Amino acid sequence: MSEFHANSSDPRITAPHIQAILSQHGYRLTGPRGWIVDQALQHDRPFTAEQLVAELRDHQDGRAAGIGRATVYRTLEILASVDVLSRVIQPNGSAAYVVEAPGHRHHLVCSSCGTTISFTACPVDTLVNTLTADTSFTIHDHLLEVFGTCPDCQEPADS
Amino acid sequence: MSEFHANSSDPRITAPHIQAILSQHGYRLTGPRGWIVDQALQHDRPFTAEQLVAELRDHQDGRAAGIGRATVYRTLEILASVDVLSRVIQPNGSAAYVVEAPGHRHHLVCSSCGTTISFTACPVDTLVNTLTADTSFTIHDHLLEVFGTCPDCQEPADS
DNA sequence: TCATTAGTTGAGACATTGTGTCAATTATCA
DNA sequence: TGATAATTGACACAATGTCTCAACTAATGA
Repeated sequence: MSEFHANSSDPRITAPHIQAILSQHGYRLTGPRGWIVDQALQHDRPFTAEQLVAELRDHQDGRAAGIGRATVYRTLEILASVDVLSRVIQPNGSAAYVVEAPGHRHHLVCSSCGTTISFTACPVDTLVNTLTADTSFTIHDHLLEVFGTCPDCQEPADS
Repeated sequence: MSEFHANSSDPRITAPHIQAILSQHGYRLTGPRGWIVDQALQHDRPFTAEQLVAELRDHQDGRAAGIGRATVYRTLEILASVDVLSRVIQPNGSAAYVVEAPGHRHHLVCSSCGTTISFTACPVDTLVNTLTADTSFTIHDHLLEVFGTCPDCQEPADS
């Protein structure tokens, strides 16, 4: 399989690109959105909305420091809806976001340090076909996250 | 595949059986736990903790009506830990519980009416092996829920 | 450039879903 | 029956969002 990749090695999407995507979707280009996008791009790993709120509150640019919580939540939701961010369910059940190339992805998340590896292989496709045939459900979506411990967080192999 | 089954057609587990399981695990058999188990058994579909709290508050048995929220949350957690209940993630991300036979299960949930079909087929097993080999993660767990619309909630096929 | 207008924002109240504490209660066991 | 430790209910608190609304502002066309 070649569809594994650590987020940190992604060819990163740029702020102007994201702004263009927002514009294409009919969203206005505002200061707050720009700062939120910039801040989101600083992250290689999943970040939560509250985390971003805190970071922005301490932002060197005083204007960015005044961003409201609701705006951050709303903007992250928009960014996820236009496929710039991807929502990741954390082991504790709460939501986080990661910046990554668009498309259908799932994540392998380290429960210890949060390192995330995304993969496009979706073993659910076959299952969905079977479920559709067997249950007559119309299947819209699915949620798949895999949790584990990354090599760095594992106990040293031996002495 | 023969491991599909609607919860409503399960040979249901009984309250005494559940009490025995709790006892085997070293939990005391108390009034509140009995009422919570009874109320949980009323459900064929996933129910939330708050839903159960509300139902118990309106319980004909005045004593049951006095159960505290925390007790309900705690007891549901215990019941899930001894495999009497299974925790299901809803499309909105919140948790619900279903009564069902123990074992590793996933769920197909109707986003419209909440009907749940559980299945034991787990397409993630193979993926886990691949991920383990490719990433050196130690994989502990995974989350898989499938969402769709059940036949009853779909638009009538034609006129 | 300027006025219009609809999308956006920040503040803060509110909602949901839990968790933590603690004194009072109670099931269990000797 | 007593002793003891688990359990309970009440309530405070926390995390994570959502909603409303007046003020603001980006985008548009004149």
